[in-house]
Amino acid sequence: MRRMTARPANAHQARLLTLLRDGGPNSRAQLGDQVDLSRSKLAVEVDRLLETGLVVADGLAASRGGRRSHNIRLAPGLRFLGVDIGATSVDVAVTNAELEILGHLNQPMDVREGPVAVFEQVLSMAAKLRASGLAEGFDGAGIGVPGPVRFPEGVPVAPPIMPGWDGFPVREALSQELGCPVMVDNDVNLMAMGEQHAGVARSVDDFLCVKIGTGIGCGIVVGGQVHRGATGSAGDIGHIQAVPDGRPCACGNRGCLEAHFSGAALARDAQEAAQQGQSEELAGRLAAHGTLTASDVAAAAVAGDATALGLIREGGNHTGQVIAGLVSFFNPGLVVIGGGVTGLGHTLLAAIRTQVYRQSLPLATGNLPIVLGELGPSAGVIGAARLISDHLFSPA
Amino acid sequence: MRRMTARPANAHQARLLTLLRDGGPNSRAQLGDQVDLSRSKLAVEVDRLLETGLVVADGLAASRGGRRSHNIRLAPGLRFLGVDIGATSVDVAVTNAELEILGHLNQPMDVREGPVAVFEQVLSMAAKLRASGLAEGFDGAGIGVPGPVRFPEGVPVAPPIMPGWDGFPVREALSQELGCPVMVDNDVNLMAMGEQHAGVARSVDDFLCVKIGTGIGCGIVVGGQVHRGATGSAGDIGHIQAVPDGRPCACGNRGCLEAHFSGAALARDAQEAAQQGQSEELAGRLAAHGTLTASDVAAAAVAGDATALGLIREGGNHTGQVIAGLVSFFNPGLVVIGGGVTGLGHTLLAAIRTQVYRQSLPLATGNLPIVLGELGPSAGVIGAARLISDHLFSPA
DNA sequence: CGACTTTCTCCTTTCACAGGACAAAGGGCG
DNA sequence: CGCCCTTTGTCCTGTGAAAGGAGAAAGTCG
Repeated sequence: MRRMTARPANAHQARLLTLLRDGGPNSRAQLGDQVDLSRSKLAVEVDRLLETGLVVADGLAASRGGRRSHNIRLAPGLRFLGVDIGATSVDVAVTNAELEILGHLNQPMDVREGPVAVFEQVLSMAAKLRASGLAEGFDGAGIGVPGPVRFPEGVPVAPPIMPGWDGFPVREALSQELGCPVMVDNDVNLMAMGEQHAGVARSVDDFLCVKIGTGIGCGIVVGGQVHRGATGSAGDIGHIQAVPDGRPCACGNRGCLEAHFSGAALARDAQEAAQQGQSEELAGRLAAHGTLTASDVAAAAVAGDATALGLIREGGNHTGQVIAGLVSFFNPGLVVIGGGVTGLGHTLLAAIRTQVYRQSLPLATGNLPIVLGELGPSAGVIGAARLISDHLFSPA
Repeated sequence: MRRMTARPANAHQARLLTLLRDGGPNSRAQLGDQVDLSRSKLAVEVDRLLETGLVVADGLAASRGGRRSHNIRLAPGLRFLGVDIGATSVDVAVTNAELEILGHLNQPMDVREGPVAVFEQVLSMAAKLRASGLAEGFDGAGIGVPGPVRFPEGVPVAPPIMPGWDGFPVREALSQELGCPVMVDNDVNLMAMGEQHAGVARSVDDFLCVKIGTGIGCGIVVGGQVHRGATGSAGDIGHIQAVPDGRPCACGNRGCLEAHFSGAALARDAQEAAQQGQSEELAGRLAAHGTLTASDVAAAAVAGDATALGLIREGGNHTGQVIAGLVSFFNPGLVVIGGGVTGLGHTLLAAIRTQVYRQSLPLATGNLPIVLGELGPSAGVIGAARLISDHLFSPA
């Protein structure tokens, strides 16, 4: 079955599709209010979109005191696939054209097993979603990987935690398998786009989105657009020095932020503390699970464990210190904290806030909200769907 | 005398003006090659520009084997004023429409004397330039101030080193005095624009421009545009922590980069070293001048003084460490080092490069030039002229 | 049932633009 | 010197984009 064969023919059509995506069904009159075109021209463009099948007119809206309007909406059968590959798990979701999640799967996975194995898993998850009746096929897919990406080609480059992925043609391969257009980006950038589209960063044009998972990264949005940098490695803040002559890091340096705080570092520190008898709470969890993760630390912190709280606070201090520097440099309008460790919640947030508000200048922090992301694990897949829809809803 | 009464009426005219500004005189045919318009449409727009007087046709070019072409150029009488207010001196220059400097004055000044006194000085310098026959009047002026600016209004906000300037309507006041449009920006941003227009950053779209003068700042260019941040304080890297629990800074924190390295810090450190008898070279200069400046340290370094070299190297290390973090975060395609301390030259540059190449990941540094600015004190005034010409050469 | 609103369609006019024909102005060559 | 070629610039016409008004369609309210 061939799907979404058409693309918007001009900027007006692209704008209309975007409005319908972000604002849901609209009458022609409502669209006209937002688009600065005459009614006649608007009608022409809407008609052309109707002809292509990208949008449909279904039903009449209730009258608002005059003639009833036709509901114009994006084709209800459009389906996007959002894939968010993390270091230790993968999220796959199906959305409609409005980027609402219709179905979402999460499975553990090890990205180090390489692209072939991971692809197999992703494809089987996508097949499962399709089999459940949520989609007959996909009109496009967005995929995020935990490393730098040469964006135009959709190819990972020199990814530190993904041996075997370097140069693998993710975009081309996935496009072949799924039979639809695919866009690839860094997972952190997708999280930022997700929070921008449907989360705390709605209508914010300049913000930072710090993702603390197995590693640490930062999505940078400038003027509403993701900044990817000269080689696609922008936002790679995990290897900024947080502690002079600090702990050795896998990258060869010492004192990198990631060596002192991240999901992996936190688990390791907690395990050490448990083994050294510093915390009964953590020791109990270690005995129960055999190994500790960031979630165990989060649970221990909720239970009031002082050691867990101390680890979180210390990590937050280091993170906050780095973020303080970024805030001085970039002067964002908002800082979003997200990723796997959002479970650490307000202990972490408080530590970060303290450092940033203390170290950055008042002009930069005066009106600066520092908040947790509100989409959780959905941010990445929504961002992925957003990525491909931005691509498909732009003039061919 | 009324000047430059017209503005481009549409985007085509704006594009043409910009091409003529950056590429010098051109024939209609040459313009057509760069502008993706039909010859007929191009001729219409050029004719309209000729009518407004913004451009003139003077003389015929030599034949290239066919009919001779008319030289189209920007009106030769157009004059822009570029003003660069530093902490301790002020630069004022006149440029033609192609942003070539026709005359340039530099005078010592203390920005802390407040806007009224500084304005008086700037206006008298502008008058002197005008009196020398370089300009009959100004069609626009750009001005840079050493602190954050609310860009749309052209008003400094909370400038740390400029007491008395907070909220002073620089744009409006100067526009009134000069009788022409004025744009205001941070001095560091103007330096970045200058190097982008006529210096080392030509044709680079994403780069950082670190200005080390009395203080330290960083111009951020994203996609060819200066990034000013949510409150106009983007690039304010002088108060990023470079040394944990380091020296106290005027901002109230400890270990700020600016407290450890900047023109002011360097002079202070050199003076201390001289007084403690660590360097005969510096002590001699101190005795001769009564006080030391960064230039003295530069001269001592050139003379081979180990203490001076050590100070520069140490400062470069701190600066390089901060820049390394910014490089990881922002992934620029180029880093430009400029400002008053460029006299420190390659000793400084080497220290910075060492830190950046050592601390940032290979993907970000692999293809990253770190170079000195090539315009020196002209960068700021050229950037100022560029700022106002960008404004005037955009559709009204 | 008539007055008024809101939504949508159709028609005419205006404008932007491309592209070809053509004029102007030169060079090179026999 | 005449002829043909190239380059540059101008003019004209056709086409499509777009605005804006008239009016039809479909409703509400008194």
